[in-house]
Amino acid sequence: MKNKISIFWFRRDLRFEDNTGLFHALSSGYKVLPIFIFDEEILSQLPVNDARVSFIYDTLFELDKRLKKEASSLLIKKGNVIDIWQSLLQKYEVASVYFNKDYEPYAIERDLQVQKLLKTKKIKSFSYKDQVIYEEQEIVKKDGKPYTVYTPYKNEWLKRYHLERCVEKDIVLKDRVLNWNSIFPSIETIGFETSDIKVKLFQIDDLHNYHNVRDFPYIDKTSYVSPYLRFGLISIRKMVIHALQVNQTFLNELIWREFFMQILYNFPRVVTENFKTKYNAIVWRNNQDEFQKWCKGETGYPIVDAGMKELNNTGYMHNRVRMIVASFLCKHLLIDWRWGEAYFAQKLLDYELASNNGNWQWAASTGCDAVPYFRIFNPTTQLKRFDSKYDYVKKWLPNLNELSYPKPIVDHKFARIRALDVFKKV
DNA sequence: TGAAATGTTGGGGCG
DNA sequence: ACGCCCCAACATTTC
Repeated sequence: MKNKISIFWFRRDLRFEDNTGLFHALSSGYKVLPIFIFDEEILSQLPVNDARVSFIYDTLFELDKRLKKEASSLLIKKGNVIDIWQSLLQKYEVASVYFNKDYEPYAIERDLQVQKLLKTKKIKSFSYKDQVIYEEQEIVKKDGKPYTVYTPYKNEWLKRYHLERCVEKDIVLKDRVLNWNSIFPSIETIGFETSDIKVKLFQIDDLHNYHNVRDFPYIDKTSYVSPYLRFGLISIRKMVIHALQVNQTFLNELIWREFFMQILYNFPRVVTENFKTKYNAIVWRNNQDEFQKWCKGETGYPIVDAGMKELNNTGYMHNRVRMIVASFLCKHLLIDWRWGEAYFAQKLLDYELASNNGNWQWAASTGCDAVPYFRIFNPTTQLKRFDSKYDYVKKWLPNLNELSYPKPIVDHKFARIRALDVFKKV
């Protein structure tokens, strides 16, 4: 007779501290088997040296190390998620399954399939809100519909938060994880190799001046917290408590994250479509050659080129520069925001569907609460204003001082008028 | 979480 | 002293 266990399924919540689903699993009364599944569907779309897979791998290794102190370990699988669950249920006598919710359309569908399978085997499954403070339709307008404008959403979010306060949950592993041992797989067995591009350590102890420094890419005061939030190494509840104490502007950025998550949840069509359907009529130029130049950072506009070089070399790009390169692609080159979104999705260490999509549609003026179409960034003015001493651009463009720096691939004044024309027409 | 075009004002040079 | 022009600085409107 096998002993009954509970399973906790780690996904994008790679931590022991303040983890809602894990907390409940450990309170289930059964020993808990912690698992992680490398989803073949997702992995198959990534290059073998993907930096995020490396980051996840390293993080799992650390989690496993911690579990080994409790005479336990992390079960790691790779393959089709449903197949893996089927084999798990054959091997173990499972009482209940716990995991934290994911709001992306693909994940919602995948999790539904898993829950269906568990139900046919009469196994209870429990899913929890963990990656946001307010999920799905917790924050809606008086008429019950989701907010599509940021500021009123933020006001309601803050009102709710101050009323409710979100508590953290203390995790106790001892004697509650399954007593077993496994060998941690090498990254090669997962089909990957270690990436040269690394996630930087986050810096959140010095954010009191965030609102004054955040717009200047040469000032290295970025929190670098986004990849940690993306994969759940840090709990959002902890981050919000910290932000409340330290800096309102930083908190606003965390609320933007939740704003776009609820937009994605309530309007999943934004994944492939303009939020504002009237812009479906836009005829993007979609010039392949110009797109390649943008990707490589060869547009002839230093601030655009430096941003793309930073992205290509490090997997990061400063937020101010993200807005500039996005505006340039959509407005100056008139290339479909989906092309830019897909490129960022490949390269960004903090890539997250909801935020990436929301911010690209913002820049392209096709999104909810987007920048008005006639607000077109001037890459020269932006450089003067936010990197007047050329510290940032010089870091990424060593040839900048030479007279041979390439000429802009498109004249600003010309491109601006062309974009206004195209957008005005629809 | 713009930028350019257009309008207004006021000081200084100068006949 | 006065009107006129120029233009910078600022404000408003427009895209």
